[in-house]
Amino acid sequence: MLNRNDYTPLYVQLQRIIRQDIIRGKYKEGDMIPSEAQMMKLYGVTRTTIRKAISDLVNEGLLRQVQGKGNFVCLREVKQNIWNFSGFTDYVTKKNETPVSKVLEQRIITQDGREWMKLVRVRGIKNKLATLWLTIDTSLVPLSVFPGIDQYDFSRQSLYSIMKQQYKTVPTHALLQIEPIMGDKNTKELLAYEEDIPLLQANGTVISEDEAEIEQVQVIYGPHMNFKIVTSI
Amino acid sequence: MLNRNDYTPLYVQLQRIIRQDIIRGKYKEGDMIPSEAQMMKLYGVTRTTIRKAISDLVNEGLLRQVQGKGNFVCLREVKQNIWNFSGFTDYVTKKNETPVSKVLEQRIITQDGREWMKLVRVRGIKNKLATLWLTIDTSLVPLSVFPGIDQYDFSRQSLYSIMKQQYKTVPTHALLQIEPIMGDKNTKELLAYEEDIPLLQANGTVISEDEAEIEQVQVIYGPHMNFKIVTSI
DNA sequence: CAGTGGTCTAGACCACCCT
DNA sequence: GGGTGGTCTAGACCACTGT
Repeated sequence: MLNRNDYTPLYVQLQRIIRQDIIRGKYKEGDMIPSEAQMMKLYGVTRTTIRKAISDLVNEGLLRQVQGKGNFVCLREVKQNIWNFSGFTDYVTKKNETPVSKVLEQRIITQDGREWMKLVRVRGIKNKLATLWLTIDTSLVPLSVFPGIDQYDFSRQSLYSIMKQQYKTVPTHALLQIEPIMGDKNTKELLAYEEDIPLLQANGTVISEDEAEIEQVQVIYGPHMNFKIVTSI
Repeated sequence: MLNRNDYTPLYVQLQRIIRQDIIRGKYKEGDMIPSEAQMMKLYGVTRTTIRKAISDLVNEGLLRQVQGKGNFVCLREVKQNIWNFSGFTDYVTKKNETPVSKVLEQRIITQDGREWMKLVRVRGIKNKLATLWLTIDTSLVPLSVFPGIDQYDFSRQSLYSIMKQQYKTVPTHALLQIEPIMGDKNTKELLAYEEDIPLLQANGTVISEDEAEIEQVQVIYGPHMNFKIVTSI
């Protein structure tokens, strides 16, 4: 129970209770914890206080909130923010190679009540003798922001160059999440490798100067990619 | 200004305004942004809404809150969070957790004709009931730059705090390479997981202000780590 | 002292999910 | 429809910081 004479803020006391219940196994991975309304009655505090406690636990990665359903235990994810990340963009140009793209899929889909162009490409570099496929790139581009963008041929022109030239929109930020994955059979064929080795995958959102979401992107980096990061602390 | 007819939540609109002001340089590193009371008048919303907007920006690492003084732009703090360099210890402490380190190996080796302290640690966070192991860190520290550093007990003090306090040397840059790996049996035991899932590994060099190489490091990130990246293109 | 952020109350209406 | 979280209002009192 909460102690109102304690100097410790109520929401901190509440956090400790919830955290301990999770660690002790009262609520297990994927379980729903009591609803905010229930906790209001149970602990005799307002919803604001409950939500402050929960909000911090979400940031810790211990809980996940789902609208209309509830708050759930989520025993993974410790988050880190990273700046100054330079990835594939510079990679090819720095190597003085010719970038190539093969379009695997390009069509309009509806998702979350919005229309998007879905674009799946294999991207790589080419020299006289061979083509080295490096990444599989899946993009969702909102048609509301880029009407008619599905008419372009993205095996010949890059997505960002079209956005810049035809729509005067420039990507300025990206929110990405990196995780290691095992490629499936299809991935192995596209990126031309055989071994059972793990790959890197980045998922995220690309944002323009005026904070519009201009692309949802998933990139699978093949075994020939090196991820170099230069960073200032 | 805020648009009350927009379906976008007011606090999100507010975040965008503040973020843009920071990015565009209206508020610079270390500046105080307008006080919450001022913003209430300025935007005609309650303090709760203001604080929700600010709270998220704090979690993004863009602002820092100081009681009794104000809310300040904080681009430096974000950069400190890069891949644990500059400190796992700082990072974890900020999250109100207790960092723990277990030293697996600490000895002097000779490599490339130089003497190094080799330090292998498992690192994690601890609360009363459980310890969550997050990373396996292997560091090579040149004895020529840090003579006698092998005498310290790194299960009790962090490597960077010793470098800072005893040797007046601060890490400022890192050159890193990220790759996915499969953990071996030993890795699974140390990071306490069972499944055959791929992990992330970072290899690199940490460099001080005067461009001296102060550490060669390899970090294996366990399945509980989740990487979020915020980047400017 | 006045100004700042930190905590908390007691409501309200909405969007979403499931049945 | 009834339950859930998401957003927002209009206050209150406190702790901390400076002058």
